[in-house]
Amino acid sequence: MGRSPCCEKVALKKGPWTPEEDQKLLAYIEQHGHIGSWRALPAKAGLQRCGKSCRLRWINYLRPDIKRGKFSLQEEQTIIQLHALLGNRWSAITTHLPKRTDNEIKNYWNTHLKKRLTKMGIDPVTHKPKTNALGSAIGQTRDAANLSHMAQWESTRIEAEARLVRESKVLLVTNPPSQYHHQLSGGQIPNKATGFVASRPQCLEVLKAWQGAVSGMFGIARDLESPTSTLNFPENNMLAISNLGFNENFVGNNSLQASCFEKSNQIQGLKEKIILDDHEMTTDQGGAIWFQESSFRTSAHENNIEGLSEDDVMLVCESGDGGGHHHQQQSSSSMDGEDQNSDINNGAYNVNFEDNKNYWNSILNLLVNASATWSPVF
DNA sequence: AACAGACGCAACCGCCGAACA
DNA sequence: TTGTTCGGCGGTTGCGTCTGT
Repeated sequence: MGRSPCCEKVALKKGPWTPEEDQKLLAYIEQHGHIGSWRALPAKAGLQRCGKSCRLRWINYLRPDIKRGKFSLQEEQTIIQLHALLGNRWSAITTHLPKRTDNEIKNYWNTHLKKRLTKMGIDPVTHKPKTNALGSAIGQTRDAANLSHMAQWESTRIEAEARLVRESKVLLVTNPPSQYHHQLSGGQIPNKATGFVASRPQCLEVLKAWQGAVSGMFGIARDLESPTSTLNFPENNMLAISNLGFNENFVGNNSLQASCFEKSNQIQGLKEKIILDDHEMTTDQGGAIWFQESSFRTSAHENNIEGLSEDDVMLVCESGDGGGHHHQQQSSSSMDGEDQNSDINNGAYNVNFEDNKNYWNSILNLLVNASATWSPVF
């Protein structure tokens, strides 16, 4: 059974493409497109190449909408920020740099950015400073874990978004824009310039809102961990987000959406309450603001947020210059790491990144800015 | 000028999940 | 349900170019 047998594995050409081959491939795709089967394309186009090779050549080189040449500073920053969030998920990163190919971004990362970060004393894999981590292992572990899960959320969202955009493109092909416009739902954003409609279902908006509110101040619930996650949460005080009834399946269910927004707003309010609660906050010599875990526990209790018991709460990184808030990071004027030990004993988690605050803020701001652009909540 | 090593990038390889029969 | 193919992805390689000695 199964599909009909694959290619005859006849002597297919390998190695660099010649201008003639490029011309053949271009001519064929311009005339017929490539949607259908890359597998069958080479024979039809008169090429002695496998379909995979043709696909790569088209995607990485011949596609007309590719921007080539040096990466701008903005592009570099975007790549670094997204890599911190997504890791080596080049295809996901590429969705934010649509005129660049994943191969190009990957190459640029490996040949330029990785080395640059290393020179700056930042581990290009973890995006953490390469200082001794023993002193603040717990705080950093928590922070890394939180960021990792934020990344997983974001990654999932980007993938879903890319998929929906692809689907939208297909719809756009089959439906002229004037007709398609009538199919818009609340989450879809028409592009005036292109007429293209980016699909952004409300479930993603809510997810974004939820994620922004929750991940900014809590750890991500164990329930929401990706099965592929390699990070573990040994603590028992994780916030059980699933208790709040959030479920991706609520698309189209207005009451559930409203409920979710309500919870999101509740948590946002709680966040502000904590940050404004002066007597619970302290500043260190470097000016970084700290607040005590007990403060949040109390506030969560007082605000009676469903599903948030005192024991459910874990404080994690809350960052971003835009909001004028700093989480409980310890400031240090040196990069040697020796003085950056944790201060867990007094109840505050020390995240050992103050010297790279701007770096991390830029990463988190990327998410915040994205939310501001897309979300009705932020 | 010649050489070696570093660098940059196009292309290939191998794996995985989805689609298909 | 199962076996096979295909498309897509990330990792890696190979080779041409650049740079320093």
